[in-house]
Amino acid sequence: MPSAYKGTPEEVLALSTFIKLTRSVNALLGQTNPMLQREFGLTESQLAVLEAVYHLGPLCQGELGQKILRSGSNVTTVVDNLERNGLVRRQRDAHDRRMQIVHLTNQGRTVIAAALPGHVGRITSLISVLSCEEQQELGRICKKLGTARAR
Amino acid sequence: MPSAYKGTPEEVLALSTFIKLTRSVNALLGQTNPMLQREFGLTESQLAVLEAVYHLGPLCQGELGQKILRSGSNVTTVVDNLERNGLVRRQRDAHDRRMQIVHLTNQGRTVIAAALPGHVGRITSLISVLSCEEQQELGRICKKLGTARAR
DNA sequence: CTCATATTGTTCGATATAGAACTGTACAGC
DNA sequence: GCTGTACAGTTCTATATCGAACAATATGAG
Repeated sequence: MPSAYKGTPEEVLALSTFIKLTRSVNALLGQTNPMLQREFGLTESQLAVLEAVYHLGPLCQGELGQKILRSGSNVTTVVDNLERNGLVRRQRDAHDRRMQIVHLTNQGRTVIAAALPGHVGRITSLISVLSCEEQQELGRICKKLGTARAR
Repeated sequence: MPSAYKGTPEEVLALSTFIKLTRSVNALLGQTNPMLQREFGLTESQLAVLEAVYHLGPLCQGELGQKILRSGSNVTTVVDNLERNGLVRRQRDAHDRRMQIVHLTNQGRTVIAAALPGHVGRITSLISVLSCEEQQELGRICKKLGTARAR
């Protein structure tokens, strides 16, 4: 995150924008993640896995990686920890034994159902320093930005 | 990162905005970080430390943590790795022996001077899918968002 | 059917990251 | 000069994260 870089006006604006963008995300996650950890003992990634399976039903690990935008090896680690904590279980697909289907346990369902409303409420509360119009504009710009590719 | 959550319209908008925001940052970092790693063997945090010392001069680790927004224990780790790789050296402050002043080595100065222009150029190139006005609006909104506090 | 290839997940090694407990140093008050 | 408190870093433990190498399984070509 460069800050005192001397470059063209174009670079100065882009860097300034980039820094504000990444800092705002860090600030938001810094408010939501420790809360998740304290109240439910969940990390952001663990929540993401539980939430995906909660809303979409049992998924194999590859699909989970797609949904939460993480590498396969990372999904293995996160699911390992969730399984150790009794929140999910793995089941080999009978038709394709390469696949590990990740299911919620009853305890996992209870935990995610308890954690989600507060988490969503907290995000909503934080984001609502912005007007609806600002949120929509932010969303539009971020979506455009998400398509950027290095030259 | 919830996605299929059923909540109030306010929550739906806030979550949608939040997801677009975090994904855009992930997308940008996913373009810049692997490049840094391949070309210069630097992680994002290592670059941040080198850049801070490059532009601000020798800093103690506490100040570094403030600049790059990381915990003290994390700064210790990152500086450990940079020191092992010969890019920085630690020097105890003579007047307050609690402090570790982090200096660039010649090699570190060479590396950061070589890495920065391309890195900045890459960020600029990515961000420039947005017009100047969009960048300014994004910066303004993110700055506002960065001040949000949980109720 | 057999073999080459592709796919899925795991393992390994490295780095990042945070909080808690700890060590060493400084400093203020007595 | 002691002593208690504050502060700077380190260590420890746990989790996340990636890429590369690997194992197991599936599948298509012949």
